[in-house]
Amino acid sequence: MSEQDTSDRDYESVLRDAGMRITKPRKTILEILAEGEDHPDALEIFRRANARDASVSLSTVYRTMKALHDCGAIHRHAFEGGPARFEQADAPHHDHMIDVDTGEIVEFRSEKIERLQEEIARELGYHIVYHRLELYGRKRKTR
Amino acid sequence: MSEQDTSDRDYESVLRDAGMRITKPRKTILEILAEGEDHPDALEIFRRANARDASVSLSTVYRTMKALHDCGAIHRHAFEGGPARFEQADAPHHDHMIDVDTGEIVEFRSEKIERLQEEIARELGYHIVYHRLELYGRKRKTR
DNA sequence: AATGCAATTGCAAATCGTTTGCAATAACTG
DNA sequence: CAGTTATTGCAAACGATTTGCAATTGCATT
Repeated sequence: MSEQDTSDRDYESVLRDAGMRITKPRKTILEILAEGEDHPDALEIFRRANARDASVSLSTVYRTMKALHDCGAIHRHAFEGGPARFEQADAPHHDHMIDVDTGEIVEFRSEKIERLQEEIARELGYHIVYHRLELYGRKRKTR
Repeated sequence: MSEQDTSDRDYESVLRDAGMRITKPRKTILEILAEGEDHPDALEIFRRANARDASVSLSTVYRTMKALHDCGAIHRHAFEGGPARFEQADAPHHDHMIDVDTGEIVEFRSEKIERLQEEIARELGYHIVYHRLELYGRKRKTR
């Protein structure tokens, strides 16, 4: 059997633990997710999944994403304008820089910013449940 | 005449400078915006405007918001889930903390974070066009 | 103040991304 | 292998926003 040992087995257990069935469409979608290094939107996931199993529908993609999100297995990002994009939740936390010209997404992480956010929230009398930090920028020509 | 000297006159000049006509519906909408201390969405602006001039339509609210946004006179924020919310652009830059329970919005500003963002963008080879920093939190009970 | 014309309007219909009702189908249980 | 129950695809519904269009209005000109 040519099974890759990516984390799609993990996804299956996540779903199973949540009392959900491992169906053929779900298997396909989970495969795609486990492989994906990028931030595909629902339609893109649908296209990729559909290429392997023509019976997968867009609704099922949405439903599966919702299930995985509820389980905390994936993150959903709604960047400016476009549709929601997804990524695996197992990677360490990071924020995003979006190229306004190309739509390209670069991940980054700043301990300092994380700490400052906590600090600000505390001063305002809140504790952070989650946050959203997106830098929309343009590649600098100027050296 | 009981005219308040808020910034709705400014809005009018902004539009006029952009070569747009000052119509009755626009006047009403601008009034609302100039008064508003909060972050109303299009529907809310429509409701308030409609209360003063029953002929104002939702489409016109959207169109006017778009015009003002294009002129840079207002900011448009699409917070998690809900519809876009607007606020005057004349206030100094700030970010938002959203109460996940009440939807309440608190503004804050951190020079440090602003600087760090610039720094990060530079390291990634970008310059920031704009950013989005939203903290979603809950009021802390624990003293 | 009356005229003309382009900008603006309200309305309804269209759009986009996403969700949902439903009857048919497929997973897991025993 | 059968029975229950979750899951499916489809199409229709959804909420926020945009748009085409014919009627109206602002405003520069007379």
